[in-house]
Amino acid sequence: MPELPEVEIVKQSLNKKIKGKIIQKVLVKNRNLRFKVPNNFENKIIKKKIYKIDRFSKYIIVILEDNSGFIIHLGMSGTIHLIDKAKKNNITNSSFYNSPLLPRKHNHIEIKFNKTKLIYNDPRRFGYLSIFDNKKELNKKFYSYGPEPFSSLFNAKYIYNYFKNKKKNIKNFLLDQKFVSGIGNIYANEILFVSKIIPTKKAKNLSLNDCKKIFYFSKIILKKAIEKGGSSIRDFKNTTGNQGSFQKIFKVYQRENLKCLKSGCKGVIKKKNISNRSSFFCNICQI
DNA sequence: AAGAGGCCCTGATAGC
DNA sequence: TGCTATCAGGGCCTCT
Repeated sequence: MPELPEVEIVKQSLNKKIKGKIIQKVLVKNRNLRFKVPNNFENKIIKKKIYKIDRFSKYIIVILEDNSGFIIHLGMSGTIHLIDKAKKNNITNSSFYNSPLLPRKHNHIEIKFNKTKLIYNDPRRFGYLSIFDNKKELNKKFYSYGPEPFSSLFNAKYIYNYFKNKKKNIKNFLLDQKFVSGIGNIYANEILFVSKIIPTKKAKNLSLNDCKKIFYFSKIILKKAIEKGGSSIRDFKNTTGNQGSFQKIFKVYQRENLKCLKSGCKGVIKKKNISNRSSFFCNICQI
């Protein structure tokens, strides 16, 4: 599921629901994720109070009151579910991948608060959890990551300079977290469409004006996606609660063979595999 | 050093 | 109904 906008929505929802609460019980049902859940995870966080939930890139950062905490990456299929016991198992959906009905399989972690239970579910186990002891350790974790699109460091000059002599195509760079943090396959496609740049264009061949468009539209697209509550694809007929709606305004993603939505353009959306990821683009107006 | 490709995993869906 | 193949929103690791 999760690119920056979806993770941001989960973060906001967690801040509303569990900020200030004390962790009463921790149950790890299955430690096997991309990396093993650390053995001391339970002991590290038990009885501590949630100070706040932050986000960097596609990572959820749970900060406890002593500045220790843990990081959750949702991978491709990770979801977080909150159950409010006071409302008799009424489930708040903090996910976009599943229906709000609580999944039975692949519940890896349960964290219990006084009246609320948090469940981390991840069928494909591409997500993971790691712990940190203090701010310094946390910062170290993200040291090698590129700036987020919203950061002032991410500007046309940065992009243009970065791309000098780079032979890789622009699509791969948008997915490269060392270049820019938080963009995934859906939004890379959408950003390139509105920027009118074809995904296969070599980075070094981008003009300064191209770079300005990348800079500008990355912010626009991600901001809009956050406003829409993220994108919910696959199995969203049964969902309620925090359902995203950006998928309703996809211009290219999953629109293979459909008409280009740029007014006046007679193009058709094509699908092409680039580095094992699906790319969607208009065959006429993206050059 | 940069870039290409394999791989980690389960589940949904399409086609036979 | 049941097989097989293909494809998923990510990113780490290895090889050239």
